[in-house]
Amino acid sequence: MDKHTIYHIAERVGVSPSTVSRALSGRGYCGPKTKAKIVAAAKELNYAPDNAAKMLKMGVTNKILFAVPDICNPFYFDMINGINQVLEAHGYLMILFYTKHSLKEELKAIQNLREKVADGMILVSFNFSEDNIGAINKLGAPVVLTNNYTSPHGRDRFDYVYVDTFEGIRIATVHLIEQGNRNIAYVGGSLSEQTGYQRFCGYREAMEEAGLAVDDGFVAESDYTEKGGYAAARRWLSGPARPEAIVAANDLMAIGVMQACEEAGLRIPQDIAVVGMDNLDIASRVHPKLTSVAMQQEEIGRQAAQVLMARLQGEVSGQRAVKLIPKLVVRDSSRRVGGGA
Amino acid sequence: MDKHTIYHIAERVGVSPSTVSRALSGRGYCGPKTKAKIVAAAKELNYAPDNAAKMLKMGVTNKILFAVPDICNPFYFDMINGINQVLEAHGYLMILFYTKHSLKEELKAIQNLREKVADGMILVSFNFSEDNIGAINKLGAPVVLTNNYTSPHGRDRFDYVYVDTFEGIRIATVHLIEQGNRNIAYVGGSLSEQTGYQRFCGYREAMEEAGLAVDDGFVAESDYTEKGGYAAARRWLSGPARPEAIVAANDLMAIGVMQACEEAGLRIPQDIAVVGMDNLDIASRVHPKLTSVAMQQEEIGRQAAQVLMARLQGEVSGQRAVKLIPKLVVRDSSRRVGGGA
DNA sequence: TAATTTTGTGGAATCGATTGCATATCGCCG
DNA sequence: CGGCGATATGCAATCGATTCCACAAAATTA
Repeated sequence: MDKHTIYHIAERVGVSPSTVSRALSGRGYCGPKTKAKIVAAAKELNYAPDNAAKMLKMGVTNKILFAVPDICNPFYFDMINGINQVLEAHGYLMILFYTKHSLKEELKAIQNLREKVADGMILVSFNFSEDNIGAINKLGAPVVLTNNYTSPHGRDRFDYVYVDTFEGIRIATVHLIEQGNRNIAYVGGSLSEQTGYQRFCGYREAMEEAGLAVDDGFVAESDYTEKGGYAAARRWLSGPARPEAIVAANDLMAIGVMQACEEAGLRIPQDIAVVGMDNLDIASRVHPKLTSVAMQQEEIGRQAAQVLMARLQGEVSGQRAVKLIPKLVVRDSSRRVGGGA
Repeated sequence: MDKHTIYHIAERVGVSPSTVSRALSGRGYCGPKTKAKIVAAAKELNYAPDNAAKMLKMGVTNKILFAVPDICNPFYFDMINGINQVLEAHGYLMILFYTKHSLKEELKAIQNLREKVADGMILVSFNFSEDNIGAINKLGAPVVLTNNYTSPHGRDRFDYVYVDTFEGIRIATVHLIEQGNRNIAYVGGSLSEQTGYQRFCGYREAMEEAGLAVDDGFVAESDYTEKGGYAAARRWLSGPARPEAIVAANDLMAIGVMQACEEAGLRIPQDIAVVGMDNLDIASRVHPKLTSVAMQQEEIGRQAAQVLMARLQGEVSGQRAVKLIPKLVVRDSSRRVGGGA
């Protein structure tokens, strides 16, 4: 309603705009009585400093961009939460940017940084190429990835905070093996995406270490959705030999897998065991409760934000990489009942 | 890396900054050959316009604030999605602001608008008072509420898009009554909050219309969390007379209620029926599947954003109120099995 | 060819807050 | 009572893009 500037206040109090600025921003000298009058006038006029002007002059936005592939995935909400905790403590705002798993959208996010819409970015991406990595490296603003990535040439200008997904899938698979399963299928994301490939490798490593063969027919490239998991499992269950257990690279797919099993009349875990990854809320709510791997999403968010804040305050020099260890949460979907002994 | 302005481009091409601005922004005259040279130079210098400068001069941020009480609640994911669809089409960015159900935080969000951090706001709030409503009404920027609220004095300066929660709880209760239940308990939010009260009224209306008494002992004020629902149900189930059915004002509480029932050894819906509201993903995943009321979250988000965009383009004059009708989704938790006839 | 329009470009002010430098006022000491 | 340092304040430039106005050059018409 009232659009007042420091000039209006200055005029009203009878001082110069510079003095008003010093009084209100707290920077620089200002006599106590003058300051009191200025503060009073500001309150009276209902003054609010113009963000754009401040940004322009100071060269800082106090905002960060959080670029995420998929808003619908509950996985990211814990991350948002973690990020937000840190940002709040530092007086930063979060701009939420939805990249839809598309490189083009990621480049748009980067472009926003170039235009100084935000001071830095936390990026969740699944596919790295010279296109996005190159653009990030050319950026003046700091970027934190939530993946483990080192470009071929090294010398990257971003930090990363990530959970070891390789390890996550590995321990999930080892768990199934320890439960006595041998024919274990794996449904993951695209193998041509880095993270998709890493997860698969976790599965393969666990299998090979146990001396089990990886059957190509039991490896599905899917899309991290419930539907995708469902489709993959259906194919296996209707085939000649069905697996004893299925590792899904995330919980949503695991739930799809469980549904397919149920429809096929298979009991979990008696007839077939299932594990997922991410440990979403729903993992403990589905029936039977789903064994999953906790990815510490909130912690990732927190640490990523912390690294970013440190970087913005110039406290970091080299590249910083933080690796978090995932934790297996065993529930009903994978426990061999009455077995062993 | 490269911090170039229109002045650098101007110098390089040998024209004035004004011409560069015209060429790149597309506004105003600019000769085709000059324009080509300018565009080429801009590309060469890797030029990106400074957002802050643009904001300052144009008086527009191309951002909107989405203030939400609770990031963890899956309910809002879909709203974010809906909002985002519209914003994207209009070239706007979303700043996500987490109010933690606190008035103080809401006022902070409003303060951000006063400082022109964003052009407008979509606000999800549970409690309205002169403090927040007054501040909103004093605002120059448009605000859309996702609740039905009219202040006592009328003449409000905001729009609202909402789902009729009264109606939602009413049809849920009517459904339980139609299934033959008479002793129906209700667990909702605080009755001193507007939306909490409205929901309760929906329950009361349905009961009274059916000639059923509302027993104060069967009405619980809780907090929309799973824990809260659990606690309320436990009290009832351990009491002398237990209800035949329970209406929960949202799905999270309903899930808590179901858990309490299960622990008490009651079968759902044979021994006790449960309905929730919001129709979250998990409603169809819990066991038994939860009857719920679909609140069209995504549609709320979309419409709210649309109203806001229209308002920002000056296309709206009076106050605009959009009311969406909720829909009952009947699942296993409330179906009387083998009854009636 | 002179007169008149059209088209293209430069000059300079502007948005609102910040800040280095210069200046003014005061207190205090010798 | 002159002068020195400390404290307070004003001046004016600055951040980078936009845009009104004026003017010049080119195209049109008489």
